[in-house]
Parts: sequence; structure tokens; C-alpha cells
Amino acid sequence: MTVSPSVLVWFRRDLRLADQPALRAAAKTGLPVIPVYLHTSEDGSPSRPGAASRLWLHQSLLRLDVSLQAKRSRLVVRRGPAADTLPLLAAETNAQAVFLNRVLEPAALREEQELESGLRSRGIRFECFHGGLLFEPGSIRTTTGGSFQVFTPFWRACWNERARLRLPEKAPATLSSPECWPQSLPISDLRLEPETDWAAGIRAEWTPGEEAARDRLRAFARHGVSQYGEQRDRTDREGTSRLSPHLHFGEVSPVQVWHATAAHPEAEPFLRQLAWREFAWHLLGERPDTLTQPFNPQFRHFPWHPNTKWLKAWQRGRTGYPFVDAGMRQLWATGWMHNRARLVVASFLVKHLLIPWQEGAAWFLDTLVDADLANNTMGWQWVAGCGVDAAPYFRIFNPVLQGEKFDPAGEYVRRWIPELRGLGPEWIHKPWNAPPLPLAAAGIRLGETYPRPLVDHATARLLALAALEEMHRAARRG
DNA sequence: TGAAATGTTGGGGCG
DNA sequence: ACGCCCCAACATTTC
Repeated sequence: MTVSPSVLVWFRRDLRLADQPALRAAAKTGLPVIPVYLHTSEDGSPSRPGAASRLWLHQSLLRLDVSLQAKRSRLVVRRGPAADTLPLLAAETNAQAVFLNRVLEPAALREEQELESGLRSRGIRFECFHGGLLFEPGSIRTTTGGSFQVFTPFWRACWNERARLRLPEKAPATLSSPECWPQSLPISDLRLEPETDWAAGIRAEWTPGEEAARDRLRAFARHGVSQYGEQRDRTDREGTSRLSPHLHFGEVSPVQVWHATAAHPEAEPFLRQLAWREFAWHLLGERPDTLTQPFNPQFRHFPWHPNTKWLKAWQRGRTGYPFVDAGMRQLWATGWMHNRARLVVASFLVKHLLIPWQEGAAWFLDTLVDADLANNTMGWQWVAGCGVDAAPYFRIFNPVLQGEKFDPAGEYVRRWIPELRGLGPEWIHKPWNAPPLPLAAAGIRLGETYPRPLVDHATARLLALAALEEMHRAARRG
């Protein structure tokens, strides 16, 4: 018996049905559509997502399968490298074509190339779409055709091109099914979820999936976006969109986000942030080497001081600086950290502890549910001062002042550091300065119930500036 | 998408 | 009344 022709749609970072270009194109062919997810990165693979991301992915795949089933379709799950697995599946299902939306990570692009040659040798069509960015990579250029190195002109160029944005498209009304579905692994077989249940906090905090993403976007467009400009830095408020993990997994597209918010008169600060994400992918495309190497080559001479003990203290939220520790514990507990806190904890690791930014980047990739290769790399290099359009290295955040500014009453700190809950706003960001009486009343014994600061701010600042000077000297020598 | 150091100004206390 | 000093408030420079 011959199987009638079909089309494969390979889902990766586009775990949605609406505004999903590859799926839409596949539906338009009129052929039966076979949605596929491939588990390509086993333990130890460098492209394996972090633990928090895997947890999200697991939930998101389950929900994608549910929404496909509502359209009398389903998600076919397989294991193995794309270049082998997809041609086999195509042969099995008599697929004429494989449709996918580009993933712009260097490893994913290599994977796509291998897949393309594997398919072509078998006469199967391969079609790439773009669904993960506002503008196709490389399409935002300076007037002379160069690539932007500074964010603000890049943003201006995006703004000028906004008429080019497509309108968000609805999910295909129907997906025709093959007469016979190919075999599929249960999603739980991929072992994306952790064995031990460190993830309870993450589960409680988030609902992955397209439906939840749409709800969040709707709520943000209605109530959040107008406040965003003035609230976004307040760690003690719900001033941000919290869309980042949904965007990362493509449960919502940036085009949908743009159109849901852009009409608002006060949308600019938020749209600007959306463009930072765009900028990051644009940069990674130009300079994939910056995943590991500083964009500014001078920083190859920076005298970092790797220190496992300090790194661990930072990761666990035990640096002795409450604002830093609150951020790191929020990350550990929920898989997410407020952006302002990200800036401060990153600056602290790099400038107060002089630990290489790559260590911090690796920790974020493992623990953030929104871990995004391009954003993460750009962000860390930006903070470390070695990136594109970066904060100059001598801009060193004072973790106490940042706390007092962006968590004035100390609510954020008290929420994530229970051992400091008894301290009032006066001392909450600098318990080492607190007189004995309030400390005792709060049940705090510094060095026992809560650590003393790992380093003194003023001293650390001077050491960081000295390290920068040393780098300049070394760079001059060559 | 800083913060510390340094400079300037102006009001008020005081001899 | 006047000049002097102190210092808070604000501005500018520097890292």
C-alpha cells in the first residue's frame, strides 16, 4: 500500500499554532501536515538547553500536543539528530517537504545545513521561514549596508522599518491529518523534567504554552505597557511583561507582541526592549565568536580572578549583599530574575568578584527559564564592559544604592531572603551597618544566619578599576 | 541602563 | 552690618 504525500513541520522555538509561518505554509499546501518535535541534544551535548529551560520545554510540548489534538492533529516526537531522523521520518510518511522556522543559534544553523543536504539527496524539499524575530536577520542595515554596532541607531532603523512588519496571522483553521500517524515517543520519555523536585517553585510561578502566553500578552497590553516606562526597574513591583520565556520558546511571536502593544501611546520604552532582543540576535549572527570571546579584543587581557568559592556563594545567593542575594534566590526559586536585578548581580560577579563573565553566562543559561543564547551573551558582555555598545567598565553598580533605589522599602529582599525579614528599610540593604539592637530584634547574627559581605564595596571597586588599568597596560604591550 | 570625587553656590549661624 | 565659615544641595568631572 502506498502512503499519500504529506508535509513535515519541524517545531523547535516556535511552539505555537498562531502566527507560525512554517505551519501556515504547510497547511496551505493542502497536504496532510505532520508536526514533529525532535529531541536532538542528549546529556552532555553542548547545545543542550539548561535545566530550567528543559522543564519549560517539557510543559510547552505537552500543551502544544494538546492544542494540536484540538485540531485533530498531534505532535510526533522522535529522538536523534535532525539530518538522520527527519529524512527517515519523511520516507516513512511519504513527506514531500520539511518546513521549519529558522533558529539562529550557530549550532542550530549547522544542524539545518546538514539536514538540508540530507533531504536534498533524497529529493525532499526543505523550506525555511522566519518566525522568531521582528525583522529577518541581517535585514536591518545602515545606509551604507553595514551592520549596527550601537543600539540606538539600530532601534531607529527598526522603527523606520516598522511598516514592513507582517500582521500576525491566526492559527490554521484546520490541519489535514495523514491516514496513519507515524509512531511517536511519549514526551515524558525525553526526560526533560528533573528527577528531584527542585522545580516546584518554577511550576508554581509559571504556566508554559501558547494559551498562557496569549493571556499574559493580553493582560500586559491592557494594564502593563502604559506603566512599563516608569515601573520596569522596580524589583518590588510587577512592572515588566514577564513574556521572556514565552518569547524564547516561540509560544508567542515578537510580531504578535509588537502589534498587541505598539498602538499604545506610551509603548516606546517597551518596544525598545523588544528591539534589544532583536539586536542581540543580529549581533550573534554577525559575530558567533562572541559566545565565548569578548567582542572588544582588549578584554582578552583582563586579569580575571576565577574563584570557585565565590562563584558558588554568588550562585546560591550568599554574597552578603541583600539585593544581589535576593536576585540570585529569585532566579533559583522561580527560574527568572527581574531585569534590574540581573544587571546588578551580573555587575557584582564581574566587577566586585572579578569572575569571568562566561561563568555567569553559563549559570544563567542553566537556571533561567527564558535562557536565550543571544540575549544572554550580549547582556553579559554589555555588563562586563567588553560588549557592543557596552556600559564602560568603570560604571560599577553599588549594590546598596541600587537596592535602595529599586527596592526602596526592601520588600523584594524580604520576599527572597527570609532570614532578613525582621529588618526595616533603613538597614535591609546593608545589614552589616545595622546597630546591634535592630539586628538582634530581627534575629540576625551576621556571619551565622546571614553572611557578612564577601567583599567590601569600596575596596572591590578600586580593585576592579585597577584591573581595568592593568588590562589597558597589557593591551598596549600587545 | 553609575557612582565617587570634586567643584560651585547660597543660606544661615556667628563673632 | 559685615565677613567668614560651614555645609547642604546641586552641578560637573572623573573613574
